[in-house]
Amino acid sequence: MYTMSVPFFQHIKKFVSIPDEDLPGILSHFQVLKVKKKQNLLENGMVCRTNYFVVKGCLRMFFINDKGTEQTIQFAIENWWISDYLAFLNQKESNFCIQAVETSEVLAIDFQTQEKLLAQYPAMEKYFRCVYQKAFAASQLRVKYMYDFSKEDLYLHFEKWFPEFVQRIPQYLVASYLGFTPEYLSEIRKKRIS
Amino acid sequence: MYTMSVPFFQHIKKFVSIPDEDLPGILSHFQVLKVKKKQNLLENGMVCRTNYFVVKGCLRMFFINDKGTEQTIQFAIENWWISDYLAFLNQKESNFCIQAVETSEVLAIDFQTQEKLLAQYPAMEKYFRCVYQKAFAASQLRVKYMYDFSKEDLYLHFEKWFPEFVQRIPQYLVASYLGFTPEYLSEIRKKRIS
DNA sequence: CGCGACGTTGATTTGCCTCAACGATTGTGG
DNA sequence: CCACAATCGTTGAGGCAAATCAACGTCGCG
Repeated sequence: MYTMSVPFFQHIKKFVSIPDEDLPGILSHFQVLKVKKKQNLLENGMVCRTNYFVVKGCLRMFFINDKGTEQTIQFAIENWWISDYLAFLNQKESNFCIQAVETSEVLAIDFQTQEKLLAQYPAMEKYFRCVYQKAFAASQLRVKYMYDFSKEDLYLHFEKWFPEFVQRIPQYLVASYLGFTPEYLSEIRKKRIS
Repeated sequence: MYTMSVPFFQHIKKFVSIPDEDLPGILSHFQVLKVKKKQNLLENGMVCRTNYFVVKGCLRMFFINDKGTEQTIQFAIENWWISDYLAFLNQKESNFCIQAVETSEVLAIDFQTQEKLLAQYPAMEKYFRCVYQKAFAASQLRVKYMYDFSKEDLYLHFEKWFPEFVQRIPQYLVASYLGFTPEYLSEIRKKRIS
């Protein structure tokens, strides 16, 4: 329980300086979870009560479109936060599912507890400000890529920047994240080999 | 100068409670700008030094793709913040331009000044945490729409939720924001009338 | 071993883009 | 206040990127 929270503390310290004696108090606000591959942390239609930090493994957030296919809109690997923030902020039902891509270890904090944590530790307020700022920055860049690149370029770019991730994750999930079909991904990979 | 900052104070008070006597001190960190239609606040290739809050009017952020056409990735109307946050956070060159869609009044704060402001007023740390959290939430939803909807549905949805905005803004900018061509937008509108 | 999940391949279809030309509207200087 | 240009919106023909659908190979796992 304590050793597995080390990556979280390191992540906090990348953004704010915080006395070591505060760390246990901070950690006490979280729940440690082990989730098995394919297990869901958030179900479509349920109130999104929880914000998750991935200590080890990989989660994804997806929804199911009218045609019944899953559309992944976000992955979270080590040191990333994930939640449906619109539903989380308003404590409303979510249209998304959050699912473990691999068996994972996560820290979970529900909305009210997070509010308490932030009120109690101003440094955590700053930490989350930095985390969300970075997340939004990444999101801006992503939207740019979606507009700038063809689907083929999207994949080549993704493969170039996250080669280990492409190994780790089944191809149909990569396709789902980049917004195209597994069949087309197959075609792209065939081209790239020759 | 003072009266035009009222909307900003109101916006702050929607997220945090803050004593009125702090407001002048906070405001002193900002520069008040009037920008004319089509005037640029950030130029492609320049270091992104500034974060902008729109008091009145409308800004947009765009880039120019390989084919030389402008791709709008964000609008900011009254009470929205806008910047290229990746470039802003790292104080690096931006690939974007920020331009006034309408003649506008904005509050501007550069990176170092914002850091000072946040250090001095913990309430502002919370304020920006909320602002970025909301921005990221909106961005998640936007990515969902981009995956979920056809271009036609994107427009109909946009028109339904922001009818006044569609009136206010030239159509080719709406098309550029939604990721398709003015010609295709024309086709969509023709269909909708019949 | 046999089943289900995953990846590949090819034929066909389609949503949307490209390009070019033409109205409509706006704004601006004489 | 008008003339002219520039900007913006529309229309249509043709083309391409990527989806759809169906079938088949392959691998891991119970």
